[in-house]
Amino acid sequence: MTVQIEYYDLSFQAYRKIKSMILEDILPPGKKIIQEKLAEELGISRMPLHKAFQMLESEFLVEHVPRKGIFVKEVDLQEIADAFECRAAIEGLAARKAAENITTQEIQFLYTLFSPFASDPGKADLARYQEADTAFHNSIMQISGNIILQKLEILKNVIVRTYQRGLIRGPVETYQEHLSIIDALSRNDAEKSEMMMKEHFRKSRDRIIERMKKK
Amino acid sequence: MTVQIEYYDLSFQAYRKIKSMILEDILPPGKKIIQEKLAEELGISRMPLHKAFQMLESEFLVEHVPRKGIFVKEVDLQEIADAFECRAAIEGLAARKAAENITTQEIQFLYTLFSPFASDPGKADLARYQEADTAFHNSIMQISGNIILQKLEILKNVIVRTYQRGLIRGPVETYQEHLSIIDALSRNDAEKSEMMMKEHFRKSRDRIIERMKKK
DNA sequence: AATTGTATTTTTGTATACAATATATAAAAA
DNA sequence: TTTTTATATATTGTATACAAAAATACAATT
Repeated sequence: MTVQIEYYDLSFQAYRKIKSMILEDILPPGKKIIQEKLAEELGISRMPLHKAFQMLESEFLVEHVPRKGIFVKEVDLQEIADAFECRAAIEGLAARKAAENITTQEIQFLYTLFSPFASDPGKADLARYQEADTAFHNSIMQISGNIILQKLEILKNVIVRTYQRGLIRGPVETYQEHLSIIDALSRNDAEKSEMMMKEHFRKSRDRIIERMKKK
Repeated sequence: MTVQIEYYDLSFQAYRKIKSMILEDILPPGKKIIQEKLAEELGISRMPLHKAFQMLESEFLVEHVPRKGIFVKEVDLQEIADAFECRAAIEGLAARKAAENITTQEIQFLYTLFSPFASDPGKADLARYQEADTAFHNSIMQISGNIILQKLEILKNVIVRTYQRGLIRGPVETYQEHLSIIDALSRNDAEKSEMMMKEHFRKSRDRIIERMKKK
């Protein structure tokens, strides 16, 4: 067995750093990113940044306007609603495939993710719950066994951004849904797993749509 | 009304050029791309290439191995099968949404795409048929109205690559399927549109799986 | 003949440099 | 004052330059 030494170039390191800066709102939506300044802050030159920004653009986190600059993407409710619709389709598929392959260890792991919130979902630390949520969905993508699903990074960020803005349903509503999905997975019920996962996203999407109508 | 002058930086132009070179097999799978050489061929420096390669990587067309180089992605049948599975989900959604929004002009346009092949699909020019196929699927993504679907570039290339390698079902089989989907769309039958689109991809996927078993 | 070690050449990854364009500021005209 | 024009400054996009790593060629050793 060989131990793989992972090497990351500066572009990739910059990508991860900037991504977290965006998701933590250190770089707020709409803000123009001045490359020179950011490069200096990160202690690198502007060259590796170019590639990093391209990665972020393909994940819809920044927007490149030629000759104007790079801007942190605004949170557009319509776009988020559409992203949820896509995720419903994609993760519905993931859940279906996962139901066919899942092992007892994996089921156990999924339960573990949410066990800290079992006693009183209403009192859950939102940041931790969001982490669990992200891990839950990523895991199901992994378990699905579909290579492409595992690599589809694009849509994930949207969720995180909605979370931060309190745009979305909290633990009180979703805790039980998560458990029900795990339950369906553990019974290898592909149909039901898919259906529940889709419903899970559909509900969140409806919530966004409501918000849009109010304003 | 202002006329928008579109500006494309060299990265983007290089991206398009290299993409077509890969899809036309001028850069064959597995080949290492020597940046210096390619830059010279394109008459630009290596800098804009970096960003271009990043775009191509996020579309699964090239692979970047740190400190080794950029390689044209090998055609991996499992990956292609998985991509088809994803497309079934995504375009199924697109078809459903499209069925709700489609206009008579759009329906007309879709029919026009395939009319050149009506008399005898068996005699169709494969390259032209593939173009029509691509346009068909892209159009449905557009018509769906979902912003994210419209921008999801990632999975499309996989199809083109399978076409070239004769990996996939030809006009004789698919011509009628396309017409049936348009028919369902024109009747605004969302359920049926989705179902038929999914079936369309499922059949192609099954064909790939068969190939895999043979070898 | 196969393997190891070393020198040479390529090639990559990043920094710096420079030209083109956009933005901001100040001066002139309405 | 407001608007327009001219000038200065800042920022982007690309080319060139250079250092570090990898590939290659080839000699020395087993």
